[in-house]
Amino acid sequence: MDDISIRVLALLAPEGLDAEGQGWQQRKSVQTRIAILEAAVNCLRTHGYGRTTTQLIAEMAGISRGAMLHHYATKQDLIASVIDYTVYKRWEVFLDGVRALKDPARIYKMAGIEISWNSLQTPEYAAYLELAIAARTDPALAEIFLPRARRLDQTALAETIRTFPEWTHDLEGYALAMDYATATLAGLLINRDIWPESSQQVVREFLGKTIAMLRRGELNPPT
Amino acid sequence: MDDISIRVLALLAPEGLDAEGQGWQQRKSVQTRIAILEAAVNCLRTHGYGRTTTQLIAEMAGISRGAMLHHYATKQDLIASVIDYTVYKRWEVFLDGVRALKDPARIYKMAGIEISWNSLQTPEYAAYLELAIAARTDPALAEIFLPRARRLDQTALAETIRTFPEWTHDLEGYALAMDYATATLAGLLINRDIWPESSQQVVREFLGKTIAMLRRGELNPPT
DNA sequence: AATAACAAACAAGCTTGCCGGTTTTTGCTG
DNA sequence: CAGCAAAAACCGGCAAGCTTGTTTGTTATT
Repeated sequence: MDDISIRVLALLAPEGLDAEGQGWQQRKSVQTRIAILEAAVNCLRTHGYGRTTTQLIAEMAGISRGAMLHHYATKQDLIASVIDYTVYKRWEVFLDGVRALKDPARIYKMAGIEISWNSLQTPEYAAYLELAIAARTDPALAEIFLPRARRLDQTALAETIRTFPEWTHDLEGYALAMDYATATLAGLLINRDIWPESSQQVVREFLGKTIAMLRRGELNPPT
Repeated sequence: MDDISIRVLALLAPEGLDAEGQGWQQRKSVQTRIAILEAAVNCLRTHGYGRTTTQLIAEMAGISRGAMLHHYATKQDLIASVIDYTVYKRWEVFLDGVRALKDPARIYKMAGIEISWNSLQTPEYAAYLELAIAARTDPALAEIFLPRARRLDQTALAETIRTFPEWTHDLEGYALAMDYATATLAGLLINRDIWPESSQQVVREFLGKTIAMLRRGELNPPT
């Protein structure tokens, strides 16, 4: 992995999940926590936030509920960790996708959109989306979600731009492209079961064209 | 209201909510049902689907829970009516907005997007969005939501195009423009608390330019 | 008198947080 | 290096609070 990707991921990395040079018990603990987080992610994406219970997470993680509450004393503690974990995973997938494209002209054509689309189709982003949506109407969740989400969003934006040399000197344009693509793709994710797949594909292709034109500066028509 | 709007709304109109030429008891019943539906909408948009309880709806409607269950025997019955009601209200706002623009050149500039944006900012659409999202992970809700949503979405698309003469002979283009705008704006609605308002506005303006270019056929660049 | 609208109370099922108890690992000490 | 106490990981059960659907009862309309 290149230096930039490492730095970005280091800034986004969740705490308490690195077991380097620790004893066996510590490693076991980290292993269990990751199992819990994975279970929470799967629970969120398949059952939604409202139906995600501590009982279900514990079952999917393969441990007792009492054991889980030892690692995460309250549901809020667990959710807070899930937020960091999902954001980290999303950008890991994104940077992996970018890195896989050696061609400097990678952002032309649909490349950028496909990578974004892939990073938004992960189980982790599905879980993040459930939390983001639930936070809009759940004050208790919003209290722990919004500060983290805003900070992580800003960090990811400021750092991932480094992997796109062609955007480096146009932060505003990059932010617009990112927000625009993320918003449209998130909208597609919400309507995935309502709209025909063919329609969704057309929207994605059109979005790709739009972003490509935006990058080439061809989209400032007469207002 | 013009003939086209009337016809579209007639196709989308919910059942059991017209008290024309009925007795007093019937009118009272419809009045109460509407109060319940409004309460459900407010409950959904402020507390989300997961925390929307029959108790809370009844309180917000100003009646007892027992009285509410007389009109809607089960929660599913109520939600089914809420779906029809919210879709109807959304397109009513949309068509009102279109009708208010006498200028034939109304779809130029930002007009179309602003109307869509307004129709998506209503409390009713917020409630609809909550249901759409919850249906993705709640099989019981999906069973009553998806068939209705798909049918209503198709109906609305096929009918609202009549109000845009310039689109009449390009259903595919109109469908793309609608889906594209709806997806992007829905994505904005989800991230409204995470992204700065300024960023959201930039995205909306850019979306307006994109749709306008799409309509003028200026957006088929080299792939 | 029959029906509709409305109200209140009840039982069953979940979910959360907390508590006591058990097993395994760690680290200190003689 | 053997032994032992402390700590960590883990398990099962409990009470309190909600939510849903049902049931029984009261008032008003047809």
